[in-house]
Amino acid sequence: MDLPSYYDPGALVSVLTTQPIDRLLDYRAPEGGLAQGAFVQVPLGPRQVMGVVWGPGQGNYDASKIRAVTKVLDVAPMRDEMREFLIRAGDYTLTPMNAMLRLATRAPGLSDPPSMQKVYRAGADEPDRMTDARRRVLDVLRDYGGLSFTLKELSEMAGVSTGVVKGLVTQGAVREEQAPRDTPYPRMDTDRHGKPLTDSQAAAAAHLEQGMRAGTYGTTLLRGVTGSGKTEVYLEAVASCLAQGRQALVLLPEIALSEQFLIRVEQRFGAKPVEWHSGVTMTERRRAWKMVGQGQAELVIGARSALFLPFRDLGLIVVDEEHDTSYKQEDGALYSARDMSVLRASIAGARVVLASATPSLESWANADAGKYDRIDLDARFGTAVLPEMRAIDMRNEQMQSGRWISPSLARAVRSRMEKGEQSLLFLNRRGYAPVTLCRACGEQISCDHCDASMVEHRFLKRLICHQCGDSKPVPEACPKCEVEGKLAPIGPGVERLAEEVEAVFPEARVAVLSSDLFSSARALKAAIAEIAEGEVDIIIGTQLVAKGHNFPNLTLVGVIDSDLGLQGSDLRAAERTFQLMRQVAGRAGRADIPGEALLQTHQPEHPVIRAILSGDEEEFWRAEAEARRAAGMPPYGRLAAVILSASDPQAAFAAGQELARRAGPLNAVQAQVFGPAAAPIARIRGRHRVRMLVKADKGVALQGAMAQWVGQLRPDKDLRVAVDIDPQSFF
DNA sequence: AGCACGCCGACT
DNA sequence: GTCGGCGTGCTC
Repeated sequence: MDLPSYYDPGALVSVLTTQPIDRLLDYRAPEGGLAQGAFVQVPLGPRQVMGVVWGPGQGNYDASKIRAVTKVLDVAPMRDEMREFLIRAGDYTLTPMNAMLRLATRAPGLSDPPSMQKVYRAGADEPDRMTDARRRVLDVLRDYGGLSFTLKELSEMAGVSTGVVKGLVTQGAVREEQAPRDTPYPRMDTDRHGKPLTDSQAAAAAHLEQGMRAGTYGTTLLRGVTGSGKTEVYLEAVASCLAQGRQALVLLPEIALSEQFLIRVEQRFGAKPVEWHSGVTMTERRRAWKMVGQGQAELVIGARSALFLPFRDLGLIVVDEEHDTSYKQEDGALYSARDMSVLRASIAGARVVLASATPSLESWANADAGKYDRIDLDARFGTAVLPEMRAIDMRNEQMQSGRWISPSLARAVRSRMEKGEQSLLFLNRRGYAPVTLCRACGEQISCDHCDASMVEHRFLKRLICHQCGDSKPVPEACPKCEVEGKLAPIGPGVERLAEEVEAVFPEARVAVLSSDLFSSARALKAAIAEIAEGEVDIIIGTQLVAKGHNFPNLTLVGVIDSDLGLQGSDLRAAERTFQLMRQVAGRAGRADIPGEALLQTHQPEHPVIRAILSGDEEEFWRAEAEARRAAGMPPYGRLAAVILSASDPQAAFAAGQELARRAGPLNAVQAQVFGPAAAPIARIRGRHRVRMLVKADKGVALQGAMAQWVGQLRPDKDLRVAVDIDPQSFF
C-alpha cells in the first residue's frame, strides 16, 4: 500500500477511532498538517475521541459535515509496520479494527499534554556564601556533569534538605527547569557478561546470535528441560539484538513475571528493563508506551499485551513458556500471543524465540515441518539431574475413604523429612473440596449464575464459583431439601490435602501455595522465600508451583492425582497433563541432590503416564501428532468456534440452529459444522451459552467463510456472537 | 461507546 | 398535560 507520509492543513484524512464504529471517518487535517499514522484527538458528536490517521480521506461523506482534527497527540505516529500488524491480526482473529486499535493504545493519558516536572541543574552564578551543605549539592551536580535531577533526587544524593537546593536556586547557582516527566529508560549494557555458559548453552546461544545477525524474520523453538538454563541462552540473543541497536521483547505468562526474573535481567544488563503487565501503574504505563515508541526503551519484559506496544525497531521477541495456555485469552479480542508474535516478527523482520521445557504440539509440529528451527538444551545446568519418576499404582494401595495420600507416598515423604529435605505434594485443585453434596437428597450445590459446581473454601468459610467468582457462605441446611447437617464435601482440594498432611505428619512444617490464599503478590513472594530458605518441610501446591520457582532443597514431588486431566473429551488433555507433570517433576532436585517424582495413578499403563515416566518426549509427541493428523485436528486441520450467548437460553439455541441451517458459506470451503450444543460452561454470569464448532482442512480460507456465515445472523441486542479462531478447548 | 431522539405508561 | 422508561440510530 502506498500512502503519503504527510497531509497538508485542510486535506481530507480518514481516521480510525477506538469507538466501535466499523468504518473510517473523514476529518480535515489541522493547522500544521498531519503525519500519516499520527495519533489524534477528533470530535465525534459531542465528544472527543482518540484515533489514528489511517490514510487519505474517502470523500464519501457530506463535505459540509466534515470537522477538523482537534489536536495531534504528543506521541510517535503509528508506523506502517504496526498498522499492517493490526490489520493482519484483526483479519486473522476476525476482530474489528477499532478493537485492534484499543489493544494498541492501552496506556492512559495519551491524549494529555506531556506532564512536566521541575528539575534542577547547575546554574551559572556562584552563591554569595558557601556552606558545607551547598558545597555537597554543587559537587553532585558537577560530578554528574550537566545532568539534571528532581528536587528529591538531588537533595537525597547530596544528603541535604530540600531547602538548601531552593536556597541555591534563588542565588542562581542552581537552575530550576521544566522537563517532561516521561523520561527515557536507562540504557542496557550488553558488554556485561552473564553467568558462564555450559558448552551446549554456548552452542545454542551462538545459533540464536547467528540468526539475530541475519536481520531477517525467523523463528526458533528453544526446547530445554527445567533448569537447563534456557533463560541464560535467550538473554544472549537479547544481548545480541540490543547490541545491534534494535529493541527486544520478552513475553512471559503474567504469573511468571516475578521480581526474581527481573532481577536476573537487571544483573545481566546492568539496568532494569521496562515492565509491562497489569500491575504497572498508570504513569509508568504511559511512560513505557511513549518511550517504546520513541526507541528510548530497549528491552521490555511483559505479559501478552506487551505485543501491542508501538516498538520502533523490534528485532527479537522471546515467548517464554510458549506452551502456556494463558497466552490464548480474551481481553477484548481472542488472540494467541504466541501466534501473533510470529506474525508481528515476520512483518517487522524480527526473530522469534519460543522457549519451553514442554512445547505445544503446534510448535513441535512447526519445527518438525521445518518452519521453525529447533534447539534442544538437554544438559542440566551444573550438577543437578532430572528426577527419577515412578508411578504409584493406586489400585494396589490401601486407601481409607477421605484420604488421598497413599501409604507408599507417605513413606517417601517421611524418609525425605528425616534427611531434612523438602517434599511437594501437587494437586491442581484450589479450595477444600470441589463438590458439596447433600447426603439426604443428592443435591449438588452449584452456582446460581453458572452451571459450575461451587467449590468450598474452608479458609475463607465460603463456597466459591471458580467460573464467575461469585461466592456465598457455606449453608447449614441443603438449599433443596432443607435437611440440616447432611452437606458433605466430596473430593480433595489443596486445603483438604493440607488437613490430611497435618494428620499424617503432625510434626511437619507445612505451607500451602494456592493463588487464592495470598492477598498480594508480596505475601506470595514472602512465602516462596520462606520455602527456599528451608523453613518448610512439606509444600502443598496447585498449578502455581509449576512455574519457575527454585527450591534448592526440594527433592520429592508427589502428584496426588495424575489422572486428573486424562479423562474428559478434550483433545488437548493428554498434552496438558504431560506438560504439567514434566514441569512439576522438574521442581525436584534442582541443586546437587537427585530428586524423585511419584505419580499416584489408577491407570499406570495409560500412554501419557507411560510417556511421562519413560521421559521419551519425542515418542509422546509423535504418537499425539499422529492421532491428531488422523482426526484432521489442529495443527493438521483447522478449527473455529462460535459462542452464542443470550439471557434467554432459547434465543441462543435458536440462533445456533439458524446458523446450522444456513451453512452455505462453510460448505463452499468444505468445512463441517457441529452443534449447536451447550457450551462447556453453559451459563456464565446469567447468560446462556451455546457453542458451534467448525472444522476445516488446513489451508482453507476459513476467516472469510466464518465472517460470511456468522454475518447472516440479524443483529439482536440480547444475542452476542463471538468467533474464536483456533480455539484452545474444543468441547 | 455515548448520546439524542422518540414513542408509549403512571404521576403532579 | 408531562416526566421518564429504554429501543433505535448516528457520530466524519
